[in-house]
Amino acid sequence: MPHNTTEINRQLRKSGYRVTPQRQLILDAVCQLGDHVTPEAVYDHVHRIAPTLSRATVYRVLHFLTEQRILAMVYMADGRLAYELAGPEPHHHLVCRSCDSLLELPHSVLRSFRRAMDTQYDFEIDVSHVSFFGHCTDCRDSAGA
Amino acid sequence: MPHNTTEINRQLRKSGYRVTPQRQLILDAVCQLGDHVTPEAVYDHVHRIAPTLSRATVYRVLHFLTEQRILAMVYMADGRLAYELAGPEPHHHLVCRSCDSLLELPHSVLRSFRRAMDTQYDFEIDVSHVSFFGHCTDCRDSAGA
DNA sequence: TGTCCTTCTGCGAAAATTCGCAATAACTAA
DNA sequence: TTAGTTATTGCGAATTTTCGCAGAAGGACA
Repeated sequence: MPHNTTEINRQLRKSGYRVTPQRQLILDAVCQLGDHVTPEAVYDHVHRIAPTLSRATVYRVLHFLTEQRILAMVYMADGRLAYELAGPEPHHHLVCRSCDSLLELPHSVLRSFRRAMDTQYDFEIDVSHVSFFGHCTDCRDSAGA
Repeated sequence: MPHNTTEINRQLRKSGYRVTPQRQLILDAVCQLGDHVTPEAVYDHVHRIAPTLSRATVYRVLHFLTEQRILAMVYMADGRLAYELAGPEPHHHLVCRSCDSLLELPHSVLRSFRRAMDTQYDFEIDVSHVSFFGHCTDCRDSAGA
């Protein structure tokens, strides 16, 4: 999934942040590595290109880009955190605890739920990304209990 | 929130697991410490009573009791993991990213959503506990963006 | 283009979490 | 009650993630 670098850079500068080679490398890495990328995978990838880029920077930049809504956090079945590019339209995941497969959900499935929380609890759900855990078609029968 | 020790112990033994003092101490600690307890808080608590009980055991037992559906994992606003006693009726949380407050949701709010995922995607959502992040009444106005 | 201000990075140490293995101790069955 | 089986613990090391601070460098402005 490609990203509009020029647009993102402009957005960052406008907010008073800086565009650094490290941030660009890390963002590129997440895009190239795919759908649910772990910090360690990002580090391995960028470290080959820029050997002095430190682990701390990887973690900091991933957090930072998430705050800027350029990336989104994804919880994996094992409870660990991964990241992916946050598209213009949010989407969500059904994560199978048995086979670790990811099923993408369109944002629309959460719309009415979100509206309900808004009116009933006056709580505004951040829907940049939500993961639900459970069992997929293939695993739900075999997984007893 | 108290727990029915006898019943839990019987359930564990029936499944071939053992009831150890460590497991009982850690379960007691989660109950006494309240709604969203971090591993570190559990360790501090049990360490006063049983100084040799190790951190590794705390983590392992928390995982174990979660697998047994005796505890439930709770994601905090900062992305860290906490635990709480899993009651007979699941409940869910609205977590405010600004003030870290927790709002409890009855299980019923997810019922129709769950049914929809089941029929539309043949995916069975595990609803022992779900956290939604966003902004509560008090914070949603002050938090710009 | 050069200077200045402040954000970012890199480093090393600290903290949090997981792992492997040998020793301990819970439970089962006699 | 005792002995045997094997799940569980504790320890220390490894791994993952965060922190604090001094130095590097992005970008605004002249």
